[in-house]
Amino acid sequence: MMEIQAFESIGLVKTLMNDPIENAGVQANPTPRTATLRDVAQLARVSFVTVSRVLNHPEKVSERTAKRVRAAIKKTGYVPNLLAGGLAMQRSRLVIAVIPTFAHRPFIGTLTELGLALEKGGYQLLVCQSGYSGENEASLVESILMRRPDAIVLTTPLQSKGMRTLLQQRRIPVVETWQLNDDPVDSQVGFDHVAVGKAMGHYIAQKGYRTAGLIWSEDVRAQLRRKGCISALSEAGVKVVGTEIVSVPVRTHDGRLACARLLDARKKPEALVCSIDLLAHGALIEAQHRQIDVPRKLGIMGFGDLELSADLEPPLTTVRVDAARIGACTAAILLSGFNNNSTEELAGRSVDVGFDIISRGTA
Amino acid sequence: MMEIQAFESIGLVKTLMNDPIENAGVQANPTPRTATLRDVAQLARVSFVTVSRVLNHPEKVSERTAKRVRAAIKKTGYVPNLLAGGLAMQRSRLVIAVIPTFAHRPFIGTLTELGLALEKGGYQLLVCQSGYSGENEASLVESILMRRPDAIVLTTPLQSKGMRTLLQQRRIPVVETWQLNDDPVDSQVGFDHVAVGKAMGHYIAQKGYRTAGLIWSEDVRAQLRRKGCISALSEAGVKVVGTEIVSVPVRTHDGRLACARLLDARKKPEALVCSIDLLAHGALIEAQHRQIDVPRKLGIMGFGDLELSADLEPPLTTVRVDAARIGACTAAILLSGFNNNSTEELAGRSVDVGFDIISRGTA
DNA sequence: CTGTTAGCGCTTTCAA
DNA sequence: TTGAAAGCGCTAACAG
Repeated sequence: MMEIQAFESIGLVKTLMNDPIENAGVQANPTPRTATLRDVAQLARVSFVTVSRVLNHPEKVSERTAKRVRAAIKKTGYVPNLLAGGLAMQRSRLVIAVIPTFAHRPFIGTLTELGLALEKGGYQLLVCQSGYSGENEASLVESILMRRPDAIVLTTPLQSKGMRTLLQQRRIPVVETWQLNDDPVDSQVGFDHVAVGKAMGHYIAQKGYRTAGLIWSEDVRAQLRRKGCISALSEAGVKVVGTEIVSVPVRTHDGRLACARLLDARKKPEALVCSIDLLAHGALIEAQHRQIDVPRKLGIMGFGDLELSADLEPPLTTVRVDAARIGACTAAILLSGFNNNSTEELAGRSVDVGFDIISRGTA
Repeated sequence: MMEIQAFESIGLVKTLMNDPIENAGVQANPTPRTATLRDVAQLARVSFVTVSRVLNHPEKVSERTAKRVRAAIKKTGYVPNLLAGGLAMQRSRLVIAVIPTFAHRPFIGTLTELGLALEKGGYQLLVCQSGYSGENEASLVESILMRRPDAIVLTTPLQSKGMRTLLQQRRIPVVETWQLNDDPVDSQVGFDHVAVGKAMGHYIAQKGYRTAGLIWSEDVRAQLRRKGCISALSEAGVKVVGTEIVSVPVRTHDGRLACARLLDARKKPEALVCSIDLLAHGALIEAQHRQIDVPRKLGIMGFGDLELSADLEPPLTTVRVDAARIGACTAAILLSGFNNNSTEELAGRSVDVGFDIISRGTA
């Protein structure tokens, strides 16, 4: 008696717990466990390899059986298990991208396009946030590697040399984006930040401004642009009368404050060159608040061409980088590498997407 | 001679190709294949299960062996394979979130926080872009299910009833965010859009504006807010003199154009109520361009409280929704569900994060 | 405390 | 054209 009760209750629990054992015997009420290849096979009265073939090599299966199998797939609601498939194939169909945070706007366009293009190619994009500090890079890399991604996309360079060589040893395709480096891990898609800075300095000088103030974010790449900017400015005889450095992540508000400080200094700049549109927008707000005539009395220039920038009044003069194209190129490199499955050395391609000065109303 | 050459070249190719076979024999030059549990075990002179235990149940291993194993792990650079582990454990440690696109700003804060919190709990976030159309939802869901995520987070409701029940059958934890629904798939974290709309209408009326123009995006949730807004407005005797509907994805520019049309109409509104800050910002730009005194001659109100909104001049009156908190709550629900591994029915919790009217300079 | 055994669900040889 | 067998790398019982 006791025993029977015990059995019954175990049976009940088993059903609720969705125990696979339940399916071992022939049951009237099939346990709603997620279907596997074997479930489909049983229904279609073929071996489970055949089902696998229908999915992966349909040409190797007779149309008659294939039809039966497809019907069974539909009926069972079978969805392949990529964990199992990936383990067997040593291929996860997963690309992992690393960004500082989702809130960092410039990379969004790249992610959007990258995700879309990869999806089209049968791959999925997993995005990791690294934060700005880059401190425990080792554990970040480990958590990435655990998933055995088929490729890794970096939007910000890895700080540690050790991690870089680790990735190279593992022979994982890596694309570093948003910059062009002398010593890339593997491939890279980006542009020359120093050249951008030079072009900005040039533009300001050519517009006739004789002094400039710099509102700049402190990250490494921005410093590259600043270097270029300063060199072009001094070359053209434009004097840098003040520089405000803003720590990342920068906000519009920082630009406004920096602008105020620069305008309140003894030597007022005729133009404000900003490391990024967000800051330029803040500067514009402050200038307008002070009723300063932009661009006549004060020129303002940014970088990045936010969607917003063209809609400001006056519209912001800036530098455009095709973020979406960076994503598209990255996807193209990756996908071509995946298909051409020669296990040769990695491609190691380098693509310069360039940039454009967008001359608008503020400078 | 020929033969030897051939052998050498094959050997070289093999090394380059990283052929697993190479490791079968005892080789002086270990092929740099990514290390497995077995490689570590061999080096530490224990069985591979012991290595697994050191990683997952360190308390079940003597400190002496554990030390040896950890040294071997370091030496081999072993990184666990989650595809294999996940397959064995039936648990991927993966949460998949669906968003329309990365470019959709409001959700960014949610993703950021969700990603961070999940990471802390040992899970990773994979983000899928669904687009706005929601057409081939079935294939989207299938590609999600293939990865066997431990949970799914939706930022936009699934259109198809079939997909909703499919998820329920699979017993996958699902959290729908950014709204509160009568018939949720499982859990939900959001707020009441109609209530938001009512609060907006109320605010405008209470500020003394007697007529209003609406600039509104056409998506479903925005329509809920509009409904609430209109009802509150009419209840308070404020007349809606014009409505501009903008299709998603909306841009600042759309707000500007809509504002212009409303201001050029015969019956000019005293206040502009916008479905979202982006549009309100556009409206503000147009108003300022026309030298209209905001908020005296024209009130402007938005929704969403973009980071930018507080920095505008005058700062934008809007409604704040704590996007980060939505992410945090979602993570909390998920993680608690993962830990409490009773295979009971799903939690099905509902969290209202509320909202706040942020009264600033534009209305 | 440690090793042995049996899968997780799938793909790829190799035979029939 | 189809099936049987082996194994991808790992974890969870179960023995010793």
